[in-house]
Amino acid sequence: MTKFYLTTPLYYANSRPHVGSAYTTLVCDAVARFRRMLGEDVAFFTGTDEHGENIERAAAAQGITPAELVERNRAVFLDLWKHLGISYTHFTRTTEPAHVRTVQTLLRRARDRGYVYKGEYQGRYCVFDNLYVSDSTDPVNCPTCGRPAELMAEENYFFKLSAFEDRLLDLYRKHPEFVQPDFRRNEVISFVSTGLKDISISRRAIHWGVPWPDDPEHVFYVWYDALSGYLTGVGFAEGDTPGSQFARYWPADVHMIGKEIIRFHAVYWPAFLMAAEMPLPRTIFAHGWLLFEQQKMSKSKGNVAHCEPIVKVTGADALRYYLLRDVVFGQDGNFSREALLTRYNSDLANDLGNLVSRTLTMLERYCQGIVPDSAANGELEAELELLAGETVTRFREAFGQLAFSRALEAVWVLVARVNQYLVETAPWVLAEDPAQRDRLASVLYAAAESLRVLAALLAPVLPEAAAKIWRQLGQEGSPENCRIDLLAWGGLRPGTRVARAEAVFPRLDKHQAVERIETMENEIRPPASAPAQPAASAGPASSAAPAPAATQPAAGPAPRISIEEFAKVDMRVGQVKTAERVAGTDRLMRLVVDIGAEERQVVAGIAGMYQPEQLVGRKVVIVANLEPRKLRGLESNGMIVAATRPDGGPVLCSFTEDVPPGARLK
RNA sequence: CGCGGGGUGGAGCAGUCUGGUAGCUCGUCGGGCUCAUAACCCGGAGGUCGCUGGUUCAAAUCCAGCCCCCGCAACCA
Repeated sequence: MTKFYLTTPLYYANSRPHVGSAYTTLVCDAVARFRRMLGEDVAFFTGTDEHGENIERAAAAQGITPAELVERNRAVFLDLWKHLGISYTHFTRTTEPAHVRTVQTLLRRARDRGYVYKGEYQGRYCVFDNLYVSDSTDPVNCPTCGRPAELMAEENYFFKLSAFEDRLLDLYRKHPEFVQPDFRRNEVISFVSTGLKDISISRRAIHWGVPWPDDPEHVFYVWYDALSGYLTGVGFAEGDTPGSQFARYWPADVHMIGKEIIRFHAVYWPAFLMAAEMPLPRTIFAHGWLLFEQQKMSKSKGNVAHCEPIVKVTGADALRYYLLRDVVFGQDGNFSREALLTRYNSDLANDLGNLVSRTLTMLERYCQGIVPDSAANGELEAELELLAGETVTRFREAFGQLAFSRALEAVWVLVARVNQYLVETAPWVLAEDPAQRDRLASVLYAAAESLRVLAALLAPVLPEAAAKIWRQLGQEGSPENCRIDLLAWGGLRPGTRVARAEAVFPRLDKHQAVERIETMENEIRPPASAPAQPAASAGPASSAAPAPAATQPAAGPAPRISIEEFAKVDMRVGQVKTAERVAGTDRLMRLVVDIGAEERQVVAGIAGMYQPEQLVGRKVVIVANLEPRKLRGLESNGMIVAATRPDGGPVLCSFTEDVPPGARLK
């Protein structure tokens, strides 16, 4: 029996999953069901990434332990997967003992072969939030509090990524299927070709992580830890011995991910495995993002869609169908509730559901609910049978290539053909003529048999509905027990008792349904104390639309400071004398500000919000004693005080009463 | 010249690798049917395939240049 090992990323357990995070999982579930229906032995892996400073901090903010936080969030994921009918077979948490053993074993193997060394790490670190902000030494702001992050250095363990440049390029060339779609492969190749630097894979300031073997002061840093989960899932820690589960399933056949984490999967991961002399996964498939009304879905924009409200209104099948049918897999796709409801009504209710309904009603009315013999088959029936066979082939091929929308399109050609066939043969007319009994029987048999084929084909995408149709056709077991590759016309036995028609997809009022979904959506309040993860330390949580790294509102109050400390900040009222955009930038504005004693040049990132002419003459607040800093070659001598809106846009601080330039704020 | 994606009837997309009548869904207009979830079936209107130039008997498709949109990156002191 062929095996098939399929994975979702390990989702970062620091917040609630939205439609984007569920997308990867839904896709994988459809693939897993499909492969099972080809008779393959499928290992379908998912899990949660539960380590790291974000979790440590989120837990501290909520006054609970990281373990408690992670337990709570994991439950949310498990609950959602249950609602969505995700048929995973393996679930791994990075905090489980077996995973700790996996990571340490993998590291030892790489270390024994000389690919790990101790070195000095330099990066940017926010001392207020205890947060590693950037691996680069270039100045940046803390994504959480907005303060400038400090340059820091510490002793870390490094992985010799640079040693794998040639081997990786070789891999991409010899196995073009390793990174898909192909345009992503080109991206990866061009990245690797520009040269690889060694990467730091341990941290000292983090405690919530897998301990470093023989050096408990360190824990593993995100990617080495998280990616290893793919090994843990199929029992690497239990030993890679002949006959073990690990030997059976590894290497993975497909790692399904979102495009934002391709570098880690297509570059780091194979290098980690090469270093440990482990077999490599066959394919990394990076899908696109779901855009919400043309915009990236993100928490800070407040345009996040969750699955639960949709599932309540339309059912999980409809969401699965919509995402697989409407989005060209691999590309970015649009997500909209209107489009979802349109698909639901036209494809599922009108075309498919109604077809089931009319067929069953006629069987009931004209054949006493018994599947008749097809004694008087003609040309139309032969044509239908032929099309059904072609549809199975087309579906199988397209789905196998992960071209879900094409696969479903092919199925709906058959759905439409059967609807058309019923109009052409008009069984309701045949029923009035006793001489046409045989003809009528053939027509209804053909229609019912088509439904059986359809139910089997659609089972990977619409598991609930397919099962319902299956039962209504009087079939035993589940359509998922069928073999898609062996699916043949004629499997429906005459004499089978069918059930009364019962709407599989009841038609919904579009506007009402959308409204209900939106109302429920608004009731979902993400826990305020769980800040979105900054990109710098994003776990392999494939969210179809990750939260932006910068421009987050402050997660909570900053630590207290004394009045003396505050007194060090010299804030002055300033009046804008001139303002102009900095050429070649989106947000930078060069301002000359009168602060009483002098005029200062200040460069501020406010051009996204304000026009230069809105600013001239305006009173603003300036932090006057900040160290100068060059931005785009222009020296900025002070900072303009502004509030940050939830969408990241700056709003300038101003006064209601008049006040002269130079006045000090305290 | 930072990286990537995209520009195709009103909307959303396929087709581009492997040139050869521009296709699908929704919407819209007209007709049919009454078995069915006011559904289903048939027909129509609507596109110089972002622009310019080139290759070719033939270009949405190949080549060159340009314009515009969207992410990422950089710039938010």
